[in-house]
Amino acid sequence: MSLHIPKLAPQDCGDCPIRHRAVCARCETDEMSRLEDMKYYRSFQAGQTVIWSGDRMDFVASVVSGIATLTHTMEDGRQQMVGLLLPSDFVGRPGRTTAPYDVTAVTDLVMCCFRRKPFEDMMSETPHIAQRLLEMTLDELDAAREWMLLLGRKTAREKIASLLAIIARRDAGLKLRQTKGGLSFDLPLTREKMADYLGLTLETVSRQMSALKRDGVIELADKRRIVVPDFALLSEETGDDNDGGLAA
Amino acid sequence: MSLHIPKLAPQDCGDCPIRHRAVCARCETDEMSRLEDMKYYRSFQAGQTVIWSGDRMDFVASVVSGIATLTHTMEDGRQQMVGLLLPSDFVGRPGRTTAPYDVTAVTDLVMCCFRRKPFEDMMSETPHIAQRLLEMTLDELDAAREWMLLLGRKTAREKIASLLAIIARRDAGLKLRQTKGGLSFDLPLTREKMADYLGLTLETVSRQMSALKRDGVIELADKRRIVVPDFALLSEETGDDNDGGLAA
DNA sequence: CCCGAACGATGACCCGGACCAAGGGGCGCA
DNA sequence: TGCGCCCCTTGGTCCGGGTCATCGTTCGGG
Repeated sequence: MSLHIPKLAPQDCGDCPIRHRAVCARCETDEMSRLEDMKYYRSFQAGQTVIWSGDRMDFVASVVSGIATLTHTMEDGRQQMVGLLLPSDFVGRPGRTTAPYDVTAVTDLVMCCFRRKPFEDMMSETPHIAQRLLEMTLDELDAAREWMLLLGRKTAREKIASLLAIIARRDAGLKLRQTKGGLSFDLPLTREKMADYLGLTLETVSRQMSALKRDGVIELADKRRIVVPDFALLSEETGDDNDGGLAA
Repeated sequence: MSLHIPKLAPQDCGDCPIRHRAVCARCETDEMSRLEDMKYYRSFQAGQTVIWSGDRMDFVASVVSGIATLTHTMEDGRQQMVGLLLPSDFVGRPGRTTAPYDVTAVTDLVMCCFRRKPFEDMMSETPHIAQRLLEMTLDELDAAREWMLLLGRKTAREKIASLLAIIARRDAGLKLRQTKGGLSFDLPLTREKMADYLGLTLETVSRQMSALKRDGVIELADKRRIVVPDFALLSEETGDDNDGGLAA
């Protein structure tokens, strides 16, 4: 696995890689300096737990770099991932003191944290944070609903294809490399995490990955490195109607 | 099915049954009168489609009375319900012009609609609507995530028990009747809608309902009228850890 | 250099729930 | 009064994916 060493946290919001996508995106300079005063950074290693479900949580945070997951665990051990947190995504809920899910770092992770109280005060005094947070929450709700369709109605093969398409589409334009007509990317999740995400077992994930490879939909360079020779082909396997416009 | 005749729409927000739970909950009197000027009511009969996925949507709305569903439909006909709209719930998204899901009236339905443009203008000018909408959206996101656990990891029996518990809990304190130690309520959904909700087929729903009845967890008075002799018993069947506090 | 842990692939078996099909009760309507 | 439609139930069969088990590979540490 390609571990990123957690970079030194930026001190200046002006240099922050998520400055215009995170919860602070709409803030003016005076608001930014107020945020800057209350923020602090925390780093986590891949695999580390950020918060346990039920724990007291007296901060909210943005993911600066790395990937984290929100997971719901049942008494008997069954797990379902209910959220995938990427850079700029927000963790925590104003007004809530207890974490409802486990938050786990999948890769090395840097978070920009704000103590809850001052953050809430600021939210009620200036509109820009609440506005941006509303937008982001509505986006997450849309994603959650898309995911519900996947969990409730898609076959194992469609689920895998959908996940690969989502990651490929997200990576497009960023770290994604055009490999002579096709495209390739690193899978940030283990087979087990993929299973948690998709409501499957890791054996089924493994089998379906093999099947997609056998059928020429994907190629596996390195277990974690996926090559998609023809994105349209992958899109057809997702079961979605849209042909998954990768276009800008 | 107990059809409610759609009541005459209230004209005065002061008398509105959802006044302090809907998106307008926090508005002051001056804001209310501004909303009152832009609002209009629409009624739908049970079974009627409110909006088709992909349609242009130039209003947002609150459910005043009745129940509606948000449904995602795949090309090949597979359906997954992704939201259940109860009185005070909000439909539509500021800034979005196209409906992403089918909205269908399950019972007779009254909605309080606002034309999108003036509503958006008001949202950016006064904070109370956005604040309340953020709260409501965060609640819906929580519900969606709970639902993801249900869809991804619960058995058919647990799914049914969970749905019944949710409805019972919601009805508690309202129309719910304490029937000598137990409690009873009307099921607002057909077996088919329940299946859509739970990611099952209607046959499986029917069978599991029969099984729960056979095992004494529920009693069926009228196909749609559920009697729960012991709520704790039902809660145990949901697979959730919390014992489903029905208490206030 | 070897050992153990983490991750992944694959095979064998079984079961929960989908699929297909038939039948029954309630209700509106001619 | 009888017909047809809607909603629901129940039976039978089959298969997708869960469960259990084995084995291979890679990697880090003593």
